[in-house]
Amino acid sequence: MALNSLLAYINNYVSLTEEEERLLETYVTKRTYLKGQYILQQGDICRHSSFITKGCSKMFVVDADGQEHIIMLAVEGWWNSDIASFINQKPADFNIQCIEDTEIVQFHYDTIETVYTLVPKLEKFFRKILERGLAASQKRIIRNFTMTAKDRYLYFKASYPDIDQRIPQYMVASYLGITKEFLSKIKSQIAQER
Amino acid sequence: MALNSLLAYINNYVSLTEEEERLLETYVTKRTYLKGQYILQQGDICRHSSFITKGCSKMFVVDADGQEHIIMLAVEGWWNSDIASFINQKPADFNIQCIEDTEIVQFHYDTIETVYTLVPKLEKFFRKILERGLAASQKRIIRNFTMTAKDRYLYFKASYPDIDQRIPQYMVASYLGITKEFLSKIKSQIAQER
DNA sequence: GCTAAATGTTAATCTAGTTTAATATCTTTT
DNA sequence: AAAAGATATTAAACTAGATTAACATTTAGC
Repeated sequence: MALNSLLAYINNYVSLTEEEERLLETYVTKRTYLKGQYILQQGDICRHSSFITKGCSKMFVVDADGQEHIIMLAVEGWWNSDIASFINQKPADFNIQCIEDTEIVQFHYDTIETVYTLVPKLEKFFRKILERGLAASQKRIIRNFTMTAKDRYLYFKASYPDIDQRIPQYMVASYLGITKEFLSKIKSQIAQER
Repeated sequence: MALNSLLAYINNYVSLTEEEERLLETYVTKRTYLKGQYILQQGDICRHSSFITKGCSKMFVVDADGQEHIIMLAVEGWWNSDIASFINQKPADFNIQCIEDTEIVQFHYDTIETVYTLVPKLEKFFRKILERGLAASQKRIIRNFTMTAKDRYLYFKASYPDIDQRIPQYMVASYLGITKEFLSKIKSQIAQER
């Protein structure tokens, strides 16, 4: 069940007592979305920090030309939120939309500091996953600078084989920062090399 | 003096008591580096999380072709560390080198968890700056996808006018993910537009 | 099972940014 | 103040990836 997978995830980083788990339960809410629904829309204020327990989402911006650019693809065990919007309670730059029917467990902005006070281990937990997130984000910037589109695609496939199967190619292309046509070309190149 | 600027910075995010400040002091060390010296070298394990109190540094990788790619330029009031190396105590992918004579105040990996325990506000502090760091890193990925090199340069100049003045153009180019020749072209284009 | 919509492919043309190489300028050392 | 090293500019040739457009295939709704 949804809450348990969140607890199991948190317990990989810190060890919550039974009591702390009970307390935490009272501060999170479960929500479900259908494929296509938005967890967050550009311009709205991001009120929640959401943990995906089932399904798949994309976080993206729409640029001046109406083109979609995906910064993040998330499946079970990933976090979803426009952090800048969440921490400043300012309108979001990013959209978060479900690619499959999706179930999330969420913390609300208004109570999250209370949760940190009641269960300081959760502040440690978020500190740790933010460290990992920032390290990963920096490495992604470097990959985008140093690797060709083809190598980035191969890296993506190897790193996230599960995500690669579940979402359409044109979203993978957007995540990689290239056009769907060019990804198609890359794929046929790779196929010929065999 | 160095320590005071760190304390002032931390107090922007959390409010330390006199006693907490005293305690913190016993866990940080000051170091100075000359221009050109390395705070961290690729392959070494990152043992410290460093706050710059004076000077300027670059964080970069050297790719297979021997080319340098800068992920981060840091001046007074910025943090420096290869986070992945620091949290996992594994060899660093990144180098951190001083561009000017530089003074830092640093936390050591071996005692930082102790500091968090003694002064939980510091865990909150790091959680907050990591949130900001991750938000900024994600926005940079999007800028790299959506903006032309010229617009990224103008954005950089506007956002970090102080850094722009202090470091050579070829490092700005590397930070922007373009060649120094192309940045030179962009600059002459901009000059002609006036 | 049919139709429409969504997704994917191919190929020609185009362009932002790279590469190479030569020259210029600025900074530091002696 | 000369020489050497570091930094910056310019321009020609080149390439990774974008754009456009036509067509193919797969998926979902009825």
